[in-house]
Amino acid sequence: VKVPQLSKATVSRLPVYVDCLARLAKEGAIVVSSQELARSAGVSAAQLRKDLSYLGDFGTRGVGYEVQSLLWYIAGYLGLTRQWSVAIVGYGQLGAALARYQGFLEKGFQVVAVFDADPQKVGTNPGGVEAYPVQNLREVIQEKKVDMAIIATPAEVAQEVANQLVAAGVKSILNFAPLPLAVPKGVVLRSVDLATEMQILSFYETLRGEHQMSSVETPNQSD
Amino acid sequence: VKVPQLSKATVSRLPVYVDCLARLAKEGAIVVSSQELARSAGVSAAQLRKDLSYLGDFGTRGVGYEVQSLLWYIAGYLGLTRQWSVAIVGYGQLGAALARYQGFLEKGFQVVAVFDADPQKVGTNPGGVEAYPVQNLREVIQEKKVDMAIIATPAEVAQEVANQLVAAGVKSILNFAPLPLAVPKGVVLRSVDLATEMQILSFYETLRGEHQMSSVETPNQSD
DNA sequence: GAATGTGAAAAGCTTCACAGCC
DNA sequence: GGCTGTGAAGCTTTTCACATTC
Repeated sequence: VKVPQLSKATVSRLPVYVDCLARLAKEGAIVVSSQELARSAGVSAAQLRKDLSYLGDFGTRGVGYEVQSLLWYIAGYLGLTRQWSVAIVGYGQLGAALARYQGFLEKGFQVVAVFDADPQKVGTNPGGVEAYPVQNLREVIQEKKVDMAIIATPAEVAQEVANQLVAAGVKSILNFAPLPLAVPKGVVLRSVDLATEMQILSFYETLRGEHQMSSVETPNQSD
Repeated sequence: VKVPQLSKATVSRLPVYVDCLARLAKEGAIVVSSQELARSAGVSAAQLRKDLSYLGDFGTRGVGYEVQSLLWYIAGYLGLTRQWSVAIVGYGQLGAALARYQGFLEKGFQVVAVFDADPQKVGTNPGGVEAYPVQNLREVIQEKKVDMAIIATPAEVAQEVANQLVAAGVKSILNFAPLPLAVPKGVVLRSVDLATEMQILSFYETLRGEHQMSSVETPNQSD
């Protein structure tokens, strides 16, 4: 495998392409044009071709891309051909919903442990996953060979949890707590702040109300 | 109010600043430097100053920014001084968790209706919100004056739900269904794909395993 | 003819570095 | 002395347009 130095922007789109290709494959498509795949992924055809070109030459001019082989190549490239073990810290509403989320398992992410500070929630087994006291975080994570962690705790304790995860050797973290977290270099952190998303919508909605639409293109995503 | 044509990137950071300022205010801070505020928001000081400069001149050279007034200004600018009415479509695990999420209410987003296709889930009142059959979507949305909607349905029906929301007059949508949705111009759509986030982590984790770290900076967010 | 792959141009965004002000 | 506000520089990302291949 080459080392094609992908941009962050490209990396963030590859999973979308994989999903779209998987849907196309399920519908029985054999080949797909950049035009068509791009449309289903919500990007421009040029964007898609450029992204794919960083990975290699997959298409056939005049024809398009072979769905199955492109799917497998990108999936392999993203590391989706193996199973990943995931731990969730914080077993509240959100943590519980994430623990049972089918979408994770379908894509190869298995939730192998859930942690909570509340002794009441420990051991209970509603979705088939065992819940542990957060005091045992390090040992359970190492014992279960956890690859990635999800933080779904209240904001107040999220940074401390992140520190402990890093200390336990976790290098990939997805954060749902509504505040920016700091992690050492080498640890990859991604954050999803639900209220922030709503507040961004609020901004554009407010703009609309003030009839200043002429001066602002309402965007479709892209931070 | 001016019409300062904010970039998408800036808009996506303003809610973070608001949160950080709110925390600082609660801790009793009167003024804050760009240095300090930037650190707590996880951006560079230059970035922060540039972002704020688009909104006006708020700082005092040699001193910093007055916490309260900056907080109010940005919050007002984002439309966070009013209450917004939100509907959630899809009352499964995730929809239920979102319906009860305290973070929304604290930031002024009140969930006034939940919809589901399953008659079993209709009418039940576990979190204080009434659940309606999705057939009544349009009338309930108009009656309750819903400003924004959240899609938390399975992927298969998400596009159809989006279409109905748009038809009912909703112009701001947050999508959790794991596929790209299309909406007409003028409607603002933001999407959070949980599995995609994990797959991006998977990529960087895989890279790490292949010892190609030298060639790739592990990023901290930013798509 | 049809669709990819890709340099080059354009747009968007972040960082720099320093003048200006308290 | 300290910190903001901001042009200019630098970097990233997207779009364009077309040569190339089937």
